[in-house]
Amino acid sequence: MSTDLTTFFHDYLEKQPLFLNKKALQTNYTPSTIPHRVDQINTIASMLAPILRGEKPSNLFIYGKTGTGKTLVTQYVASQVSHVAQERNVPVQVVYLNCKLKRVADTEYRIIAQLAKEFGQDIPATGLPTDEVYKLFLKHLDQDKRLIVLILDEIDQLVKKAGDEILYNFTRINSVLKNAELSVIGISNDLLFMDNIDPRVKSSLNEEELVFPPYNAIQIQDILRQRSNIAFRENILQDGVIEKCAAYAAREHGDARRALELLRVSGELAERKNQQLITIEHIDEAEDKIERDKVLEIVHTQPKQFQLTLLSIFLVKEVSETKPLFTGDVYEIYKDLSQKINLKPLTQRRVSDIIAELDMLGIINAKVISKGRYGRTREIRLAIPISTVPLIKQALQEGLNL
DNA sequence: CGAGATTCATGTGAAGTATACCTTTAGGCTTAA
DNA sequence: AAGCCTAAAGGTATACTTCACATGAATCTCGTA
Repeated sequence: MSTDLTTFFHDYLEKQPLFLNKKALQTNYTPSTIPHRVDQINTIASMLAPILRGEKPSNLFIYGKTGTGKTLVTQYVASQVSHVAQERNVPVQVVYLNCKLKRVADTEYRIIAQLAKEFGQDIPATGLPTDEVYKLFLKHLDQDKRLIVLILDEIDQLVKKAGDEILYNFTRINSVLKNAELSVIGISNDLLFMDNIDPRVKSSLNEEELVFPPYNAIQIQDILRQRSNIAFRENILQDGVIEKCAAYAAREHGDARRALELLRVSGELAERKNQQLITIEHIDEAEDKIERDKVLEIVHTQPKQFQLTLLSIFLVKEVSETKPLFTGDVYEIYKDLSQKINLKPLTQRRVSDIIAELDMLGIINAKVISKGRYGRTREIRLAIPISTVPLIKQALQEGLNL
C-alpha cells in the first residue's frame, strides 16, 4: 500500500509537468505587459498622474463587459502609481473593493465596514448604526494627510442592491475630510448603469469616463499566446487550441478571462489524465467543467434556503420537461422539501425574492409574465446548460441531506 | 363583433417582528490606601 | 474611594413575515352593427 503510494509520488515527480507557471493563467495574474490596452492604460495613467504632485485626480468611471481587462488595467496602473508615489514619498493609498461579493459588500453598511477594514479598523457585522460606521471610517481616513484612490469594482451590483445613496455620500466625503482627499474609480459591467443614477451623483462622480471595448478573436489569441508561453512548457499545445479558445471566448463578447480559464482548465484536465498534449477535445471538456464549477461554487456559498429553492426548481423542471415553470409550482415543491428536512418553510413572499436573486446570480432566468385570466407570475428558465443539471442537483441533495 | 369589465395568481412595497450583536451605563464587588 | 467586572438597557442591521395593494392580458359580458 504505502509502496504503491510512494511509487505513485515518484512517478508524479518524474513526469514532465505541463505547467511551468500556472499562475500566468489565473485570473488575478498581472502580466508585465498588457496587449491591446495601450490607450486605456495611458488614459488612466494620465488621469491619475496628478496624484504624484499631491493633487486630487478626477473621479473616473470605467465601463466594459466582463473580461475586457477593466479590473486588470485599473489595478495595474494604480499599483504603478502608488509604487512611484512611494518612491517619491508622496502619501498615496489605493484601495480596491469588489462590490459583488455577497455578504461582504452588498449593502451600504457592509461596504463601509469593509472599507474601514481596509484601513485597519475592524467593524462588527451588525449592531452599529450606519452613520456611526461612517464616522469611524472617516476618522480613520482622515488621520493623515494623503490622497486616496478608491476603486469600486462591479459598482452596478452595489447600486442595484443598496441604492445610490452611498455614491452620493462618496461625492460629499471630500468636503468633510480635512487632511485626506478621496477620488473614486467606479468599474461597471453595465454600460447603461449611469442612466438610472441620481443626476447630482452623476455629475460629480462621472467627471471622466472610459469604455473598454471587447477584444476580438485575434487579440484574444495574442493574449493567450503571451500567457501560455509563460504558463506551459513548449510544444504542449496542439495546433488550433489557442484559436479555438479564442473563438469560444470571442463568441461571448470577447471575454479574455474566460479564454484564459478555458486554457488553464484544459491544461489541468490533460495533466490529470497524464497526457502530454493539450488537444481541442480538452477544451470542450473544460468548457463543461468550468460552467459546472462556477454554478457549484455559487450554489455552495448560498444559504440553505437558496439551495432548497434552486433544488425545487430543478425538481419541477424534471416533472414537466418542456412546460414553462411558474412560481406557484416551485413554491409547492419547496414547501414539501422543507418539511422533509425539517427546515422552517419561508413564505411565498420571501421565496419570490429568492427567485429574483437567483436570477441576479445568473443561474436562472426569471421573467415576470402575465398569463391573462390565469394570473401573473414569473416564468422561470434555467440559465445553465442542461448537461450540468444532474450534477448540481446531486450536489444540492447531498448538501441538504436529502 | 369589439370595447370595456372582470379575474386570477402572484408581483411588489411598506411596515412590523425576531434575532443577533453593539455600546453605554449603573450597580456590585474587589482592592488598596 | 477608586477600579474593574457584569448585566441590563437601549440601540442597530438583517432576514424574514404580514398586510395590502398593484398588475396585465386572457376571458367574459353586453351593447351594437
